[in-house]
Amino acid sequence: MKRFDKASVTIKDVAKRAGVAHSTVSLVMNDREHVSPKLRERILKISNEMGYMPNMVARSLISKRSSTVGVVFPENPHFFTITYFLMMIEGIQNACKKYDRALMFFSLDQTKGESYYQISRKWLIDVMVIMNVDYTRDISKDIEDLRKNGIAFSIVTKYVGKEKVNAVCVDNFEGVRLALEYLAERGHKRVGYISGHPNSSDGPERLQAFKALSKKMGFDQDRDLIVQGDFTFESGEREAPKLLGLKKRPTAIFAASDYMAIGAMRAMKAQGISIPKDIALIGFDNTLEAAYVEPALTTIRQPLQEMGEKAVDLAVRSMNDENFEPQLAVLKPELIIRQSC
Amino acid sequence: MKRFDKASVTIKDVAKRAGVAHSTVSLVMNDREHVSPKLRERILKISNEMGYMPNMVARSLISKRSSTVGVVFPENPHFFTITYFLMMIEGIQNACKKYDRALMFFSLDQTKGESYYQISRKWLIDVMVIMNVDYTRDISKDIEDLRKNGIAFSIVTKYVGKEKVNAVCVDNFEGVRLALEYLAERGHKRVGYISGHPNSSDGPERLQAFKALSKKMGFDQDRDLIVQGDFTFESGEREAPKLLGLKKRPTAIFAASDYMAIGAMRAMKAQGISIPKDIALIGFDNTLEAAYVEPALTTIRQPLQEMGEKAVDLAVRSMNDENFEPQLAVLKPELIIRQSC
DNA sequence: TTGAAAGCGATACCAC
DNA sequence: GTGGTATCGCTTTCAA
Repeated sequence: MKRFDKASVTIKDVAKRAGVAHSTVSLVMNDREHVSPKLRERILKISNEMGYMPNMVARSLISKRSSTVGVVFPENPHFFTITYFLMMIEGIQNACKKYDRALMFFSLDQTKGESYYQISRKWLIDVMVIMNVDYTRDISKDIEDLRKNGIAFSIVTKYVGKEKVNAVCVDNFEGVRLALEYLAERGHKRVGYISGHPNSSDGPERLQAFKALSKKMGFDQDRDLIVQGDFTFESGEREAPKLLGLKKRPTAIFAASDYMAIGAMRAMKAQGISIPKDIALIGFDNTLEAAYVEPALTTIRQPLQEMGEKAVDLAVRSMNDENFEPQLAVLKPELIIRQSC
Repeated sequence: MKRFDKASVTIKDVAKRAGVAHSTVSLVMNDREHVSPKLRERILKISNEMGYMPNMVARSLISKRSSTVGVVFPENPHFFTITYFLMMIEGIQNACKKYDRALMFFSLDQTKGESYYQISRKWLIDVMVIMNVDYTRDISKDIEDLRKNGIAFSIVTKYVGKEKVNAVCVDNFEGVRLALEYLAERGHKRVGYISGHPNSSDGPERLQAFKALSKKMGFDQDRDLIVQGDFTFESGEREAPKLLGLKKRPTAIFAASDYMAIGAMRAMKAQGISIPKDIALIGFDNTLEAAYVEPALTTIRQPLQEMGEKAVDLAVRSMNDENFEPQLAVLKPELIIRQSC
């Protein structure tokens, strides 16, 4: 079935009607110089009358730039209902508006050998945002391919490889400090910690910060005060009971993500433990759910929207400026006090 | 800056290396007939060795199909954190995987005169999902443009114009019936109703169902038992007090969306009203938040994921089959019993 | 300042 | 079956 056959007004149609070469129309459409103001005016008027719209696909093909931002995320059927990512996407979308680019999403199945670079090639993506890298796989070659071929990209969050790349993350050390200082203020010295996914950048970083700071601040240092989660609700619900069951129970629990904190909350409620009266609870991220649970979750805010927007900003800048040095943008976290602590 | 200069393996490169015409390679890549098995084998092998990847953009240009699904939503900076839409998008994304299409998002600013058809033209979108139509504007011409030019599309939810188009919605009448029957079972006869946005399809439909059914079932019919919200949290928080302040207070509140129900919940808590002991509360949609609030919200589930997936299914079918009659898919709602009622 | 012609990477048609 | 050639709509030299 043929499509667009009648309605498609092309640059040539406009040129014919204006009695000029289509290359001239192209110059006008792209706001370039070397066209007399009078002619420019006339062409603009005609193109409006005819309802001309540039064909982005043709433009992409010739220019090798797609006027899109490609967001690549690891294969996960529930990606779009993980609010953590969505808040970032909100920022990415805002940046897209700013730069007048469309937004494309690609799920990457690394088990099938798909690579970031392949996607950029296949779709001529020139600005890419890479989300939630799985660090059990070595993506350094993939990263190198992107770089070598001049594809601008940013990673959220922090890239743990040694290459210098655009990346955006939150200051985890500062975030943990905010949480622990607040806990200390409230009189807690025995804090249980539910750690994040070990194959991420944030998980180990926050854990390390917790270890260092809780020691420095004179908190109890028992080994079993630290349990291993993976950022998910389920892991919080699973691991919290280990802390609750300790002979000497912690007076507060700090989860490295809100999802885990909410999972822990569920487990605590199941045992009839009252929050924050019996045990205080604090999370990390400030995802949407934190405000909805009861008691509302006290947490460390990651500026997720800003992070998404910044990721696009960095990529666009490195696209426009050959000499732009890839950089890591570290954004400030913030303590959000609600009811759980 | 030139891009892809070295790495780009094209169909011609493969052809040259195989010593055949590039049109032959194209046939092989598209799994078409008229190529001997032996040659096909050889070409496939070479193309793999060379790491050939089809250029989707070039393919789109010539074929006038983009291999994408374009989701168009009304301008809204917070679109991506409204879980109602995201659950649909989850379904759309799953359908994209199924049909091996990439996912594109476009925000439509009708105040700037942007149209659905323009977007499809500009990006050669051949499968479009239109979300959350604003029915204060007449989009019938736009719809007609899409249809005339053979762009396959679906609307979520229900299209209120008279044209026959693909659309997906939930059976609102049945949903309201489920809610009211459940309320009746629990002994309620005096139910306050917070209505949805009047310029949507769901808002008026649910309201009408509520009026008809509550009458039929012998519920109290006072005028002031119905207040006007707009589906948002804020409107629920704003309108609920009007019901709570009635001389003869309702024993249950039915909100036409979960967001409004949760807003109402907030208002009720502020007045020290206990749910469901003092007043029962039931929502509509079953968005993510419904499970997180306390008490967890009893609600009518819309199969949002299925609706998103179905929308793509319908559009793809009407693209592939000229004779496919545009249809309205009405999906079944479901009562989800939690704690609020 | 303007126009003619080449070409981006693919598909499709028509000879052979 | 296979290869040559036109074409999709646009940008970009390069002459005039």
